[in-house]
Amino acid sequence: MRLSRAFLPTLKETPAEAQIASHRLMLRAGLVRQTSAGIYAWLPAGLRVLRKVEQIVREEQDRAGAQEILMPTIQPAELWRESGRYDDYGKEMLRIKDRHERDMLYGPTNEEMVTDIFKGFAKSYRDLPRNLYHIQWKFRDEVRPRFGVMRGREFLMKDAYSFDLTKEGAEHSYRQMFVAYLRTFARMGLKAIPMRADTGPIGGNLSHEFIILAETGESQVFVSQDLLDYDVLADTPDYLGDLSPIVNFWTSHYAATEEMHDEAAWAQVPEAKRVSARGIEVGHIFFFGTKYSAPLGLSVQGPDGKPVAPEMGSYGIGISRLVGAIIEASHDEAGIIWPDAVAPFSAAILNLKPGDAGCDALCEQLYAALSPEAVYDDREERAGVKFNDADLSGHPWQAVVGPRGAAAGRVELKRRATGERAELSLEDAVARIKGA
RNA sequence: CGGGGUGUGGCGCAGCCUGGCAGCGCGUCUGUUUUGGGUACAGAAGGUCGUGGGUUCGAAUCCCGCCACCCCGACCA
Repeated sequence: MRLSRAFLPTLKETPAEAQIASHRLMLRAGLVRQTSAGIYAWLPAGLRVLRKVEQIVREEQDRAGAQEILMPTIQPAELWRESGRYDDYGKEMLRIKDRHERDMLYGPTNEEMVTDIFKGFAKSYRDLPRNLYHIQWKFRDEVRPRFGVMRGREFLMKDAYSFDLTKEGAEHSYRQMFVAYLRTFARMGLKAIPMRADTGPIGGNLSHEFIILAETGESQVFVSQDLLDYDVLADTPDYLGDLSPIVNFWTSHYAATEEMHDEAAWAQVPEAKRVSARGIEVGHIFFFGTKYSAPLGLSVQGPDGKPVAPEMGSYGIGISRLVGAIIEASHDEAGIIWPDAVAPFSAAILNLKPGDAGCDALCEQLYAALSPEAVYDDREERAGVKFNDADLSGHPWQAVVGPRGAAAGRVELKRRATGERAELSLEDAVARIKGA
C-alpha cells in the first residue's frame, strides 16, 4: 500500500477518550474508529491485523479437528426461553423486535443455537464426537464499555462447541482445545497461561482461562516461571492421541488469577520462580455437560439403543480483544511493536527523498518485491514524520532509503522491536524481511 | 447500576465564574523554504459553541429539560 493513497489516518495527538496504551495507540495508528460507546469501525490496517489473528485461530481450530460453521448474529428469543436463559441473562442481552413483534436478540453467545442446529442432524452415537466453531460478531450490552476494543460491546469472537457421548470423551475434546489454544496464542507471539477458572454450578476442574501477561492487565495473576519459559511451538501434538501429558504439564505448575489464588500452594513454589503480574484474559474453555443438550432436547441413540444427551463444552477466544491485548503486551513510548505473525504489514519502506531518482527507483524495487505485505511511505513529508509514523504503526521492519544509501544501492533495515539497524543490499534486505 | 466529569473547526484545548465581534496550538490548502527523527516564514479555508426551551436589548457564557461521550466503583470475554 502506498501511503500517499492509503486510508491510514495517524494522529499526532491522543484523543481524550483513550486511557490505556492499546486504545490510545489503536486510535493514533489509525486502526479503529469509535462509532458509539464500545462499538468500533475497523480501518484498513486494523482490519488486516484482525484478519491475521482470525486466520491463526482458524488454522489451529482446524488442525485440532474442529469444523467451521457460521451462525447468525440475530437469534430468536424462543431458543433462549427453552434453555431458561432468556430471563436470566439480564440487560446485557440486546433484545429487539422484528416487524411482526417477534422477540429477537443480538447473540451474546451461541450455545442454544448450536445445540439446536446439531440436534437436527445428530441421531446416533456414531455422529459423535463433533466440534463445531464459528467466528462471528457478538454483542453484550456492557454497562460500562472501556479500554477500546478490549472491552467493547460489539466484539469478534471464535467460539467452539464440542459434543461427546461420554464425559471421558468430552474431556478429550477439552484437552484438544486446551492444546490448540496454547499453540494459537504462541503463534501470535504471546505467552498465554492457562489458569483454573471458577466452574460455577457445574463443578469439577474443567474450566480454564487463558491469560497473557501485560503491565496494564485488568487482574492480578500468579504464575510459575516454568510455564513462562516453556516453548509451546516446539511440540507437534497428535490431536487424536493422548494429550494428557501436555495438559498435565501445564496444570501441575502453579498459575492462578486473584480469585482462585491459594497462598498455601503459592508458598510451595520456589521463591525465584514466583511471578506476580497483571493479566488479560484472551480465551476461556469450559465443560458444561448436558446443561444445554438436556433442556433443548438434543439426544442421540446410544450403543444400547437408549437415548443419551451429549456432553458438551464451549471454547471461546476474543479475537477483537486480542488485537488490543497484543498491543498491551507489545509496545513502547513510540508506538506499537507488532509480532511478525499479526503485523498488518511486515515492513514499511521509507523513501526519505521522494523525487530523487535513486531513492524512487530503489523504493519501487523494494515495494515490488515485498508487496502486498509492505507499506511504501512515498509521501511528501519530512523524514522525521515518516520515522515517527513508522514507529507508531509498529511494522516489524523499516526499510529506510535515503539519497546517500540509494546511490550505493544500500537499504538501511531497522528492526522495530530491538532498534537494531543494518546496511544491506536490496536482495539481502528483502530476504531478511521475508525470512522473519 | 451508584458516584464524578466533559461536550467550542478534523485532533488537543482556552473562553463560561463576572453576558457584549468565537479564540489558541496541531492538522488541512497555497506559495517560498527545509531535506536522516514531527523544519521555518507568509497567506487561506474551516465552527448551527451537543440539543430543545427559558431569562435578557443581547447567551458559548445565566436557568430548566434532554442526548451523547468519558472517568472511579460494582460487573464482564
